[in-house]
Amino acid sequence: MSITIKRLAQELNLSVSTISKALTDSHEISAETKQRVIQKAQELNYKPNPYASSLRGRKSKTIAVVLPEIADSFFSLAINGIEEAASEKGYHVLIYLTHESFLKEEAMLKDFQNGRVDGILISVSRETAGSTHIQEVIDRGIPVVFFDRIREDVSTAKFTTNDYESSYNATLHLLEKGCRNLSFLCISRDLLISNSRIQGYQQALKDKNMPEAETAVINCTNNAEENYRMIKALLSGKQRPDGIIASVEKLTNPVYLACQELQLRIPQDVKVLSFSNLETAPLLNPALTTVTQPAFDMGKAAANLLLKCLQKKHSILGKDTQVIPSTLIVRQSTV
Amino acid sequence: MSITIKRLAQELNLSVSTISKALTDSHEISAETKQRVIQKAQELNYKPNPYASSLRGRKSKTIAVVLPEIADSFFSLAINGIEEAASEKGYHVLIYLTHESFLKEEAMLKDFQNGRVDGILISVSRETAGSTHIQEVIDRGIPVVFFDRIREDVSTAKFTTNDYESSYNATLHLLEKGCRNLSFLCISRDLLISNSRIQGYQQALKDKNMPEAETAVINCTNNAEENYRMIKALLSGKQRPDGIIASVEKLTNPVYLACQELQLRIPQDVKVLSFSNLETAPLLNPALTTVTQPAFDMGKAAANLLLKCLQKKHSILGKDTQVIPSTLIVRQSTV
DNA sequence: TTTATTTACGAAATCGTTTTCGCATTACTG
DNA sequence: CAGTAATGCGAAAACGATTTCGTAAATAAA
Repeated sequence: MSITIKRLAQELNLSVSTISKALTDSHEISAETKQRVIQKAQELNYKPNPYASSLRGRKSKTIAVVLPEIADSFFSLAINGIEEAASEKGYHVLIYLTHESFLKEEAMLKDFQNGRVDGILISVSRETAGSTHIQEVIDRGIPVVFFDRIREDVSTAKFTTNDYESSYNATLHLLEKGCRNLSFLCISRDLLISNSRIQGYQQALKDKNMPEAETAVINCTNNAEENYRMIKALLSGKQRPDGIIASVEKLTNPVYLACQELQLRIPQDVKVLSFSNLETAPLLNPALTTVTQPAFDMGKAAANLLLKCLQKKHSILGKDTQVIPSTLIVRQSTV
Repeated sequence: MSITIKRLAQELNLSVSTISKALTDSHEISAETKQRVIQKAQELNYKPNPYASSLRGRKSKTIAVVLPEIADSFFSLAINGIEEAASEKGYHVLIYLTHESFLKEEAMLKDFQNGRVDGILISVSRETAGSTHIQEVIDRGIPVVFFDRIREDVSTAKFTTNDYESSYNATLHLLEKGCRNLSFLCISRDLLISNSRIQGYQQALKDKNMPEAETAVINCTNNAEENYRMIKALLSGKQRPDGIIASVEKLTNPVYLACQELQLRIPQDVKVLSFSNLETAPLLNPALTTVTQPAFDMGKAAANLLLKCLQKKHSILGKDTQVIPSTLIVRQSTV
C-alpha cells in the first residue's frame, strides 16, 4: 500500500486538510507545521496520487501525441522536442501511433474526450480527409495543436514548415541542374503538406515553362513493396524521369534500391532529392540532397504553445499557423 | 462539462450504481435496463472518466517506457512494438527520455512510485551503474521489464539479444576478412550490453590468437563532437586500425565521416561494422555491414510480457532473461 | 475592556467510478 | 402454502486529494 495523506495526518496528529495545505505551501499553515509535515512526508516517502489529484482538479498534466508512425526521423526528432518541452514543465507524454489509419486516429480522439489528457498534439494520418473527430475534442474543451501534417479546416494553432516554398526551390534546383523530366512521389492527396509540396513543384515547373510529364506526380501508398514496384516501373518505363523528388523520407529507400537494381546511376541518370531528416543522408551512395525539416524545433514549439495554453486559465489558442522553414541541403545525388 | 454517470442516472431515473453496473454488463441488471442505459450513454456520448476509475480501481491501464533516447532506429522500432502491444490490449503508453542521464532516470522512477503507471519498460542509461532506483519501484509493487539495456542485479524479467555471441561473430567475420588490428567503439563500461559486446569481441580475438592492439577498446562519450574527434584521432594515429566495430548505431556516422575526411577507403583501408538498425544501411557508401537487432520484436515481446503480468491478479514476473537473436548482415563495408 | 481582525487549523463536501450491502419483488422448491 | 432462492435495483462507502467554510485562539484596534 502506498502512503496517503490520511496516513501522514495520523502520524502527525493533524487533519487531512492541514497536510494537504502544508504540502502546497498554503499561507494558512504555520511555518513550523509545514516543516513537520514536509519532513514526515519525506521520511515516509510520500508521493501524492496523481489520479486523485487529477480527479479533483480535473487536469492530468498529461498530453497526447498522435502520430502516423515513429520509424521516420522526422517524427522521432519531433517527439524528442515534445518530450523535452513537456518534461521541463512537469508534463507527461502519451504516445499514440495511427499507422496512417484514419479509423485508428478517430478512435483515439474519441477516447480523448474522456479527459485522459489535457491537450493534444497531432500530425494527421495520410487517410485523414475530414476533421470532425478533431473538432469534437476541441469542442469538449481539449486544446489541440497541429504540427507538420496540419488540417486547415480546424481553427486552432498549427506549426508547419514552408512546404510550398521548399518544394518550389527543390524543383528549381533540379531544373537548374539540367533535369527536364521530373517525377514527384507523394503519399496522399488529402494532406495539406503533401498538396503544398505538389503545388510548389508544379508552380516551379510552370514558372520555368516546363511541361509536366505524364509521370509527373506519383501517388504512393502505405505499402512498401507496392511503392517499390511502382517506383521500379517508373524508372524502367519509356518516359523514365531524369529527376525524382521524394516528398517523404521513407520513399528514399525504394528509389535508391530501384536505381541500384536497374543499374541507374545517381545523379548521372537520375537525380534524387528527398524531404528527409535522415542523419545518414551525407553518407548515402551517393550523398542525398535533402529538404531538411526543423523536426525537433517544430515539436518543441508546438508543445510549448500547447503547454502555455494549458497553464493559463481560460486561454484559447490562436488559429494562426506558425511556419518554421526547412533547409535545402545540396549533396551529390543532384549535382 | 463532461457527461457523468450521475447525469445518466438522472436522465433515466435510475441510480448511479445501476448505471455503472449496466455499463460493465453486470448480471445484476436486466437486459432491458442495460439496453436503455447503453443507448442513452451513446446518445449523450458518455465517456467514463479514466481518473475516477483509476482512483477507485487502483490501476491506470498505463505503462511507462523509459529510454535513453529516441533518435536511434533501435529505440524507435522498439517503441513501435511496444505501442502495438499496448494498444491491442487497451493500454496507454507514456514515453520518458533520459538522454543518457542517470539523474533523470532516477527522478523518473521516483515519480512512478505514486501509481501513475501500472508497469514499466526500461532500457537504462549509459550512466546507470546501480539499481536501487529500479528495485524501489518494484518493491512498491510496480512490475518492471527490462529490454536491451538490462541490469542483471535486478531480479525481474528481461529481454535482450545475444550481444556476446553477435559481437563474437562480428569480430570473427572481420578477422576472416583479413583484419589484423581491430578497434571496438563502446559507449559505457557500466552497461551489460556494452560489456557483453566487448567480451565477445575480446574472446574472438583470443580464440584466434590475435593480440589486442593498444587501440582495442575505445570508450566513447555522450558528446557527438568529442566522439568524432576521438575517432578521427584513432584513424589518423600510427596504430591505425584496419577494422572498426561500432557497438551502437550513432557511432556509425562519425566513423564514416572521419574516413571521408581522412580519405580512407572503406573497406580497403578500414573495414567498418556496426550494431545498427538503420534502414539505410544498404544504401550507405559503401553499404554497411550490420549486426541488426530484433528491435520491434524485443519491444513487443517485453510489452506483452509486462501486460500479461498486469492483467493477472497476483502474478509475479519471472526473473529469467529472454534472448532474441540478432542477425549479422554482411555488406560491402567489410568485404 | 470590548470589538475586530488575523492566524492556524479541522470538518466535510467534492471530483466520478466501482463495489459491497441491503431490500424488495418475483420465482421456485418441497 | 410456507419457505427458500433468485432477480433487479438503490444507498452508501470507498479511492486520495483539494477546497470551501467554519471556528477557536491569539492578536490588534477601539
